[in-house]
Amino acid sequence: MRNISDVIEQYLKQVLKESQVNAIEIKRQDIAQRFECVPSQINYVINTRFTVEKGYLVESKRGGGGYIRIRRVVLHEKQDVLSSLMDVIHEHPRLNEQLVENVLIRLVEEQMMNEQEAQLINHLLSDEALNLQVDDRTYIRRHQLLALMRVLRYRNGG
Amino acid sequence: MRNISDVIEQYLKQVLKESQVNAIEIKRQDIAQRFECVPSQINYVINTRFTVEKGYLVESKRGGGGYIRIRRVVLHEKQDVLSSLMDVIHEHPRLNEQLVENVLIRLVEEQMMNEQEAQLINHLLSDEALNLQVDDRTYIRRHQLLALMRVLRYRNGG
DNA sequence: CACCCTCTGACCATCTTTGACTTTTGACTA
DNA sequence: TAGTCAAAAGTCAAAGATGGTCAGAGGGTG
Repeated sequence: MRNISDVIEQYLKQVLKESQVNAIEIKRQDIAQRFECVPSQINYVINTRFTVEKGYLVESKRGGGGYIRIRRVVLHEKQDVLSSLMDVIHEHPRLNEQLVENVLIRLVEEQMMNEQEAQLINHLLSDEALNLQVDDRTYIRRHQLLALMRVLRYRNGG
Repeated sequence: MRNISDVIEQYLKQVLKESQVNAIEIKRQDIAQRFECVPSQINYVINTRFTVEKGYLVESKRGGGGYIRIRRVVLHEKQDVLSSLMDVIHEHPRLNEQLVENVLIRLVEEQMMNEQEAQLINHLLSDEALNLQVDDRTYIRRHQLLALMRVLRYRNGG
């Protein structure tokens, strides 16, 4: 293999495959030492090879006893629905309660979340909860709806 | 286990679980000696792992016959969980990701919501989604967590 | 040659561990 | 009773241990 990133990628995927719980926990420094590279190389490998779109979730903790955990997840099959909704969210200059509700209803119709979850989020994004200026509400709603889309990418089967 | 704080945390939780009265009384120096650490390490563990929002109450006494008592809060009425968490949310001047997570985990433990719902909300309230100044994040988190409590109260027949 | 990956290292953020110093409490003593 | 002292526990900031970020250098390929 020509570059160290590919080697590290293969190694991590091999360990992951053998793990049986679809998750591994590594110490960045250990891996860096094993492959004789700088620690930040591990971040590069993770950022380029173990992304959500490729079906991986990565969590980490710093400080004493720190770690990096990589999990294999199954992507939701309706990625197209999510991207079209993301387009909608991006294109609307104002995001009011009605638009939020429409998006949530659509997600429920597509069975990407259930009604209870939709209702919960609808409350959190209501005018009442977001006691703010209109512009700020739009800002928050946009970011939170996009965050929602990102989670839904891999839910159900992750 | 990776670090001594986690080990001590697990030990204390184990003893607590076996206690049957949901309370234990320890001598700081004894625990420190058992795990070969400085006494103030015990304070660190308690301050980071046995917090109010996680459902623990800690009392202590200094001087001769001193002790540290840790109690697991037992709430029979669902309403109490919400009220106590609302207090926590009101009293914290800063609401960071860690606190939000602790609150959500607690809600799941107390069966006020399920893990998927907690996961969704956790993402909506993450630093990433709330790409704002610290004070603004706190503001949003406070209002949305309180909105969540209101929904849960209603949902659980309060 | 241009462009896109890769690689590197300086600097940053976060969590844990440690120890010096402080406060509180109860027993003993004058 | 008041004062003193030793035995706890508490506080806090510095040091230590990890992982994260980012910009620039390096290198391969069309």
